Amino acid sequence: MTNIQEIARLAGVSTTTVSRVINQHPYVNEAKRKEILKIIERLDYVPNSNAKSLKEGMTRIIGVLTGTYTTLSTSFIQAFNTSANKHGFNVMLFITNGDRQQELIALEMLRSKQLDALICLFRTNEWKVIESYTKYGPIVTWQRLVSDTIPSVFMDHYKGYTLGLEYLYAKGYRRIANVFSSKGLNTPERVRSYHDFADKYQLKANSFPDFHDKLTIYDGEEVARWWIGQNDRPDAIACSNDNVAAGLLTELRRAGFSAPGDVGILGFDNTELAHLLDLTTIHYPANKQAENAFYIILDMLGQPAPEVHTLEFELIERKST
Amino acid sequence: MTNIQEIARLAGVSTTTVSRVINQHPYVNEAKRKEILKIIERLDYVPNSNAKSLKEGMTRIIGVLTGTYTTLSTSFIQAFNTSANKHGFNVMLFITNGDRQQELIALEMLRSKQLDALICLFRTNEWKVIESYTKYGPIVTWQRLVSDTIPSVFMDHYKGYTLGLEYLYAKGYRRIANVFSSKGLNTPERVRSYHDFADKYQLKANSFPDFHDKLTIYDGEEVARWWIGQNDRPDAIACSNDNVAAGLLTELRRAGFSAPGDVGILGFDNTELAHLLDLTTIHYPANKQAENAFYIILDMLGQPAPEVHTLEFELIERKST
DNA sequence: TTGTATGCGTTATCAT
DNA sequence: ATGATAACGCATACAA
Repeated sequence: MTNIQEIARLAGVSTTTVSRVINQHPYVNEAKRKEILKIIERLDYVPNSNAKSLKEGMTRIIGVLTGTYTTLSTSFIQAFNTSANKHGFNVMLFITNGDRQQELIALEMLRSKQLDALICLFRTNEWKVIESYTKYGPIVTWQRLVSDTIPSVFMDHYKGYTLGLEYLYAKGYRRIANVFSSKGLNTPERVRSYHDFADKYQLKANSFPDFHDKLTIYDGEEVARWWIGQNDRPDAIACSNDNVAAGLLTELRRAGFSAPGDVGILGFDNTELAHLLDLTTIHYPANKQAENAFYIILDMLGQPAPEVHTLEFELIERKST
Repeated sequence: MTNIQEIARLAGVSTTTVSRVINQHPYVNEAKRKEILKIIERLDYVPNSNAKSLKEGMTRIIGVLTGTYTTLSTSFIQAFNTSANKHGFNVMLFITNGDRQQELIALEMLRSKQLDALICLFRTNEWKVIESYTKYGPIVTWQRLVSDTIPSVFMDHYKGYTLGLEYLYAKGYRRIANVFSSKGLNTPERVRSYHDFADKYQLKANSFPDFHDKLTIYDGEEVARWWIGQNDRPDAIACSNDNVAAGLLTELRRAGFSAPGDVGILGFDNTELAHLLDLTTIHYPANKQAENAFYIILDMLGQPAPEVHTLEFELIERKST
């Protein structure tokens, strides 16, 4: 095992000097620095991370807790990862698949100092349980949560959904059907958004049944078949996400219909799929949220952190409306 | 920061005794043990992993390197994770999305002792690069690779595919079309398998074009539309995986056809989807391979390891043939 | 059955 | 500009 002492011995200097070279401290003789670097190179020496972690009191590893690896979480995770790397942190991914035990493993790693912080995209254990771990290190979430100890980079979907509905209204759509996603934290906000919207414009509410728990491409196809089967069809469909909108659009096309010719389709999230299929959608800045999450963690770790971004939903007009 | 010394001080014993209690060593007075445990509980003490890692020379973390998170890799990773946990190891997941740099991060963590070993489901850098890291710790792969330094838990797809073809033949199918997956390492073996099979039974080769790069449900649907459009249809289709078979089956059904009534469909992998849709398929024991991968690593780490499983493809007959 | 002393590999303080 | 030395928190060889 080649360690810093061996390098020091070979270079005829003290470990301090070697450490200085490694960590780019000033005040080290240029000739010695060159020599030391050469020996490091020759022996293929790398500082032992564990020793460093022990000494520094941190591992520079941040855990990311998620349930599944979906399109949206992917872009969040990637952006988070990029930010973290830029600041010398690495990311440890935990895909729990809803397993409480798996989630606890990550939490325990925070407790035992193997992780400096945790970002929670999804949780299985009660918030109370997760909150009880905040004393061991920063925990930040992407979910809707108001907590003193767990900051959230959540965005209010009421605003985002309203943005979409107002756009549809402006385009002349009046008979709008809603496809909602799972009974999570955002759906109630979207439901409320639609109700307020319908009130505001005196639209006949409940002319169509609300869809719920629709989130996959297949769900979108199902909605398409429903639409086809109606006598009195909606003139626009606001979808829970781009997947649903994509399934809806392609299934309608298979049946010989078109959008926006026969019906307007609005996606949500602005994923690659929306781009691919030219779906009008609401841009949900997951990557910026991820950066914010990292900045918040950085700040909580007492490190200098950039200012967080202000986040805005944005309507991306394409060709499905 | 509550450490082992504080516990020792409070209990009026030495750190050695506390350490013994924590690590369940014998020879410690029962009364003291109880008392120490009580104090540990009260102070909410956890041993610092970094100190332990430094002392023991290992972190008990194994990295899993993958490109994307797909159905098949999921079952591998989960099985690997379970095995690892059972032996006191944790798993750090790296989803590279084909980014060389991301892969190097994992490799470097092995070098700097943050990882005890690496399991490589997918690689982006050249094997030569990856091989150069084997001197820092065990690296095991799931891909086809013959190497002195990187053991593989790969299974020969020639055998698996032949198993399926022979089964189709026995069931009376003579006009078999092949749907292959990406130009990876297994496809050539499958192609070879079909050629040998066709030779053996004097089947007219190339009566149908081989499909390539088909691996999603959508690809399967595309194959269905092709099949429907043919005058002279194959009587069976051997699919690259269960996804394709599923897309094929459901799209045929939408068009009013059935399997095995109109055509036999054979999947591959035996995933949940095959179960769900009653697809005849080839069981590919990814979970056993994962356990083997872990056992090999355990052995390479000089720890006592169970015997590896012998792996066999298995034909799962359901209702699509 | 228990304690003392040492080392794992670093970084940082304080002299020089 | 450089080096001795003391931590960081733990496990263990050895002594008692």
